[in-house]
Amino acid sequence: MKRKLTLKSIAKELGVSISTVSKALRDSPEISEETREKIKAYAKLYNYKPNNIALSLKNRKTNTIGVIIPQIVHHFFTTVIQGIEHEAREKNYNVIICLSNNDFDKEVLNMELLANGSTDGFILSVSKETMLKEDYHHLNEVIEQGMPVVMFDRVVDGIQCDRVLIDDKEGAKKGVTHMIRSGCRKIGIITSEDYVSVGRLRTEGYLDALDDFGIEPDDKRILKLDNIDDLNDKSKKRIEEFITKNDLDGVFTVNELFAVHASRVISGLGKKIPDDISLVCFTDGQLSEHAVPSLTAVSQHGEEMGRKAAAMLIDKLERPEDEEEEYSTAYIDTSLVERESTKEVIKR
Amino acid sequence: MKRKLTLKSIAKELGVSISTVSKALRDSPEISEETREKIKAYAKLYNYKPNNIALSLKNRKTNTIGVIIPQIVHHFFTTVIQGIEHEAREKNYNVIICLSNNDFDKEVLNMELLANGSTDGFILSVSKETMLKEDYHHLNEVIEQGMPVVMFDRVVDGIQCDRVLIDDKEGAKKGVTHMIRSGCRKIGIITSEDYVSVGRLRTEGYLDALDDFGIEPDDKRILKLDNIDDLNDKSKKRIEEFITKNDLDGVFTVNELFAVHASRVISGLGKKIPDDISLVCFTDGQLSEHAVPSLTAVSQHGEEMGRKAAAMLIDKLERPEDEEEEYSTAYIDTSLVERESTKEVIKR
DNA sequence: TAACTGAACTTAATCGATTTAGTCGTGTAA
DNA sequence: TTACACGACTAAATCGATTAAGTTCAGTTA
Repeated sequence: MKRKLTLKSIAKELGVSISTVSKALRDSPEISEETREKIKAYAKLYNYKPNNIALSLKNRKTNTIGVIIPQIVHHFFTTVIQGIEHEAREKNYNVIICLSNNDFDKEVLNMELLANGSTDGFILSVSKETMLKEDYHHLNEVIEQGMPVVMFDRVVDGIQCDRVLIDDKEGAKKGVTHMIRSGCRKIGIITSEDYVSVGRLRTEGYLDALDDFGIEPDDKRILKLDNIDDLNDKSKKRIEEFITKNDLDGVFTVNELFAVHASRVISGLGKKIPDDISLVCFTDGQLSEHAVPSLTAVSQHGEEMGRKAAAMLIDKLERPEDEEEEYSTAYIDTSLVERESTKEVIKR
Repeated sequence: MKRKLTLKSIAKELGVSISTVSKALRDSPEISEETREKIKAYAKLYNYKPNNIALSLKNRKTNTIGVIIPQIVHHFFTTVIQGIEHEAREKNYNVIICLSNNDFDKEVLNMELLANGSTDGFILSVSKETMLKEDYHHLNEVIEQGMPVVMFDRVVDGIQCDRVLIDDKEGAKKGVTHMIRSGCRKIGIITSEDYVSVGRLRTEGYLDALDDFGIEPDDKRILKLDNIDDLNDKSKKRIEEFITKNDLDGVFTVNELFAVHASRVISGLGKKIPDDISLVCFTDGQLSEHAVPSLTAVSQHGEEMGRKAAAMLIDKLERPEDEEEEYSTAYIDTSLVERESTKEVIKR
């Protein structure tokens, strides 16, 4: 087993002091040309790389971003991470990803862990449990210690940090408006309970779209499920009931899973998509693209969101200390990806 | 901004030496009961947490596992990560995830980066480019430095490390055998070129199953695409051609995407799944579960794979230095998840 | 020739923790 | 009274790097 080179071992080998080696490698003019060349040649030959841990300790800077997300088995988060990765890599930062599994305690634990020297700042999407508990002491703590935080997607108010949000309301409005323009009038929505911010906002967008066209909203056409992240049996049942008992010509859902199940139920009733019922969902992922029929979807541009979040964090990290703190919220635009589950817009 | 507590600041505040504080917090009998209590109370009150970076430097141990994967936007890798995370968390290790994006240079860069003190060992699935290049110097280098490596899923030979593999051959055989038992005789396979090990092995399993039942293999019924990770237009075309021009009563694919597209093509030809053509794919993910018809799939148990990989790595990390090095390969069993795309097995 | 300059190094402090090797005063035994 | 043991600490080395503050010696200048 070959032991890693250190400044010390190089110094010993070449008969100079540690600081001479350090300075030579950093091209200090204090060191003579001759010595510098000799040391650099040796370092190169044996592939010397400084120890990151020692550098972090010395510089009190890790050049690492901590990302905390509720779950990774979720296409949207995955694309966000990809965006964070790309931006970070370009700006010479590393990324550490931790999963909270939608568990409050784990979120706190992960943050504490990473906050003890492992990262310079955080990008996070709070877990469902945290939103329910409304306990944000862990966020406030790291912020007080001077670590900047950027929240994305699932954000909460009253925290001193930057935010990156999907324009959920506008996105939902786009999707529903498209259905209305293509002739739908009796549109239902499958959404989540209001405490999940994205669910609430998308519901608002839905209502906005109806309002724009003078369509009266109807509570019976709004289904609020309590789990937005997966599709359990209870949710399946409620979707079946919702679609079977309502007289609808369009359904908007806040995620792909709800849409895929709705699609199945609709087909099972012998109805045609989009001729009898149109279907639009939020989140453009694998399922929307490959389902049969493929689903018209509101694309969230997760990658862009990740890039933006990382850019905002790095910006804060590299801002001179004396500069005034200012927090902003960035919105990432959505776009509608038209596929087989909706009809053409009626032109006048 | 509240500055983080350090041993030094506590020592100063309480008028004792740094080492007294350290010892008191670690319950050393060298320190009097009285002093110990006082220090611990203070530390607790102000929520002292030791700095991980300093600990890592001192202990030459980071308690962190580096995970390098080709891409994260892939359900299988995602489940593996989840498994790694769970196992690591239980054994008090952290996980750093880096993406290689199937790019050789990035894989090398990431490894070098993490190897410089950030992690104690690696879990990785090599990128496609690395397999093509057959250049494994970066792996050998970290191994020589004494960092254990565990490879999973996409492994290469001739490296001193543990491996965790899906039993790809057996899995494919299971899937194809199921089709044969349900009455199929003219079974095609959509797979990858042989340099991707998983593609090659799954093709072997397919051939094995045919052989078991005395069915003559036919090269025309084997389609080898060059990209196994996504479904591009060229692949789509070739799948369409393959299914249209062949007379098949069953199709086995090495991933979900190929299957979903095959399903679409089959339906487009007016044929019924599974009555006219059965469909089975490798990898049990979101698409198999939610497609219409839902797909019978060979489940890879990614989470279990991740757990096993992490367990093997941690085992190596915690093994006493003098113990002899031994490398082993673990196989994770697959299981067949029967859904709507296959017929019942014919009982005799 | 004494004082000064500057090139080329080395020493030592520092980051935050752990740990081995002292130190110091008190109490006990010879 | 002296030596020794022991309890309760402190000092200092260490991990691997950086860097401000010396040091050393040859060469220049008044």
